[in-house]
Amino acid sequence: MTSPTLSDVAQAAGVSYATADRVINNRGNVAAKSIAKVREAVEALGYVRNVAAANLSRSRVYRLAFLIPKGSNAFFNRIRDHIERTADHLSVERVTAEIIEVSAFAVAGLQDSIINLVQQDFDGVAIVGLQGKQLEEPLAALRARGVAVIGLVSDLPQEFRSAYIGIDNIVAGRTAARMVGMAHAGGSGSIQTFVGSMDARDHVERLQGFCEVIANDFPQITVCDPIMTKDDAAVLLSQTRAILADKPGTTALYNVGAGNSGLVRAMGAAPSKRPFCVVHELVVHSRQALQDGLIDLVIDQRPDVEISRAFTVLRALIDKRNLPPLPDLMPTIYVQDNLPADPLTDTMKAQDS
Amino acid sequence: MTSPTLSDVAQAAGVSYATADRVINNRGNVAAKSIAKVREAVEALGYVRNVAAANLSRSRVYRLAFLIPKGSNAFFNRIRDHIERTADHLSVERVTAEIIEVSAFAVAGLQDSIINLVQQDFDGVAIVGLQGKQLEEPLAALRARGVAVIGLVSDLPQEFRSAYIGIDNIVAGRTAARMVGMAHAGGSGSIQTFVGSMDARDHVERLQGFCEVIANDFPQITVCDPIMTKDDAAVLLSQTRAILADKPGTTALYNVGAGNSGLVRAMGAAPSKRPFCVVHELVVHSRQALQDGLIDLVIDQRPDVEISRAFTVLRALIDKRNLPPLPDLMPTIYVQDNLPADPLTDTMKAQDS
DNA sequence: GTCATTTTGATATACGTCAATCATTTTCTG
DNA sequence: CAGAAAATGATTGACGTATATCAAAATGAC
Repeated sequence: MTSPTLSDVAQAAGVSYATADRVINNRGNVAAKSIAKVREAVEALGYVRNVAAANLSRSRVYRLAFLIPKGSNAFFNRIRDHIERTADHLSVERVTAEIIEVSAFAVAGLQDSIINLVQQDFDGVAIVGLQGKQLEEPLAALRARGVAVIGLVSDLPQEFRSAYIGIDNIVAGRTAARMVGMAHAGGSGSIQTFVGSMDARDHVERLQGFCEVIANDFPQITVCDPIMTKDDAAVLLSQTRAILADKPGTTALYNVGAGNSGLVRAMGAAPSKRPFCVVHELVVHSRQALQDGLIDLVIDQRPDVEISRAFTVLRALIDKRNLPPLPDLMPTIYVQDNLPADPLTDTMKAQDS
Repeated sequence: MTSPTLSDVAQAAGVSYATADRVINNRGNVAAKSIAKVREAVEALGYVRNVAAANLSRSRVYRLAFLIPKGSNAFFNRIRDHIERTADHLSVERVTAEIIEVSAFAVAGLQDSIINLVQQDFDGVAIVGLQGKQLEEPLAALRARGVAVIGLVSDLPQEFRSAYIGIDNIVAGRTAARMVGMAHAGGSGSIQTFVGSMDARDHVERLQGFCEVIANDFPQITVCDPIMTKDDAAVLLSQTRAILADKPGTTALYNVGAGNSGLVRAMGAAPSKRPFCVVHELVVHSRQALQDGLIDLVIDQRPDVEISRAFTVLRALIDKRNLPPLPDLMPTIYVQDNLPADPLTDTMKAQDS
């Protein structure tokens, strides 16, 4: 009934507890033969380390850090909120999480932050990453100290992190395109796209996926060149107004990046039959706009799921355990009818998406 | 730095460890004054019970049971698979889950199964429920024995369970309607609906939500009376064929229930411009059909998420802990582009959805 | 004030693992 | 075969809680 202990394993293997322990925690100085015997006994008895006892013994605490871009971006506010809540709840299991703010989209700043990390001894770190050779060395140093490192939302150089938690942005763009295509019901149309910056990898990927699907499966629809917005709501406001006024043939709008409050404001004053609108990330503005019927779809990456997964994965990495079966993170489609009553999106005083 | 132990609390409260323990585990025979002192000390120090130590001490095991309908229904196969995998992974934390099959949609059978449950001492039970006065008494008996009871996918009588984990089916129906409406791009149309049984509460609710939205927001579209299918693929095959042949004005199909392999087969032989198709639950057939472009949308309730949440909630209930912040479960919309590469839906040898 | 009752204190063991120590045995080297 | 090196055994004290026991003190009833 009760599961075997390490003593049972030692006995079954015909070695002492000390030797079994040396094998299990690979402390070295064990003959190959003994290792084999212990491994077999583990198999035979189905021994699994009692994590509760282990954690108790070494009075383990999980010190985690999250590197998140500074600023009032609504999406990252949501992320920060989720981290705090999850950490709060996980305090019972001796998990602490520290949010470290880094300047947004600046490789140099991120590099500094990672270097600082090396001193403090965290057990695991989740980083909203950037691509950049300069990050490789500090990341390697971190991991050399036994710190678990994962990329969050936006990936790090692949070789230098243990996992990436986030969506595939090409898929996100394809999904948006599929929905826009459907909404044309076989008719022709013209889509205006908005992009924050062509330097942001996620933006480029979304646009790429979007164009692929439209070109392949909806050849009667054309995609106009993207308008650059710098994720600035003011730009989106004026540009959207201009399009509504000057390009009445526009059947759909797709904003790949942030700044949706501007787009929504323009929509509020749109003529009766406005274009079909798709944006990313469910935050206060986009949520409200969906409910009010000012936009039609929100493609969301479920930051709540991402955060809870980040905690799970980091802990598993730290314990050197196997990961649970985790289904891929896929972009979620929201319409006004399947909005979650998520307190986090409601209570937020954030400026923008 | 290190968190306070119960001994610290006792000391701070000016009582002995024994008394502090009596308060914490409400063992009785404690003066009101002492209780107050201990409570204050707990507050002041921010004491939280070390779950690892507690579980170790009482060599806690969580014995869980899942009552799932028998049969080869692809959706419940998926559920069963997820339960096994999750249990497997949670074995490290001394969680065991037993799947108990009950005859589908039979209140009497479910009643018997619940009565049997009372004898075996499970710590928690998740039940794919039915409504019925006959269930109330055995459920009450279960809970009287200190067993945590939750409803899964389909609810139990509200007073007799601690939580319900599943989607709101009215919302699911509304979501389907929103998508179908969009796909008409303002044009008129006629939708054929399919229902397994008007006795199944989830089916009725989905249909209700669907009709609401179409009537309110898409008045130019009509919804035909539902065809009864008993979730039988053969019925769906023949009926869909008939509609494709005899009612060319049909612009969309919506199947509220199961049996989609029939619908998909009929679609495979459909004329060039087939109606827009929406079905429920992502399983082998529906997934394949999406990829092949034979149907357009799948509304899914994410059984993987439901199951993992069931485990989380049951354990929290058993430990009498607070629940983590859990966002509502909302129906998920799949198109061919945002399909998860979920091994569970792929490897399944299930017959039907 | 006595006696019964309730409340408190002091203390011990078990839970399974980690980590360390020290003595002893086995294996390797030349 | 001696001596060094490697491997093993035996044992112990944390870690923080649960749970039990027994004695001692405080409280209540009359």
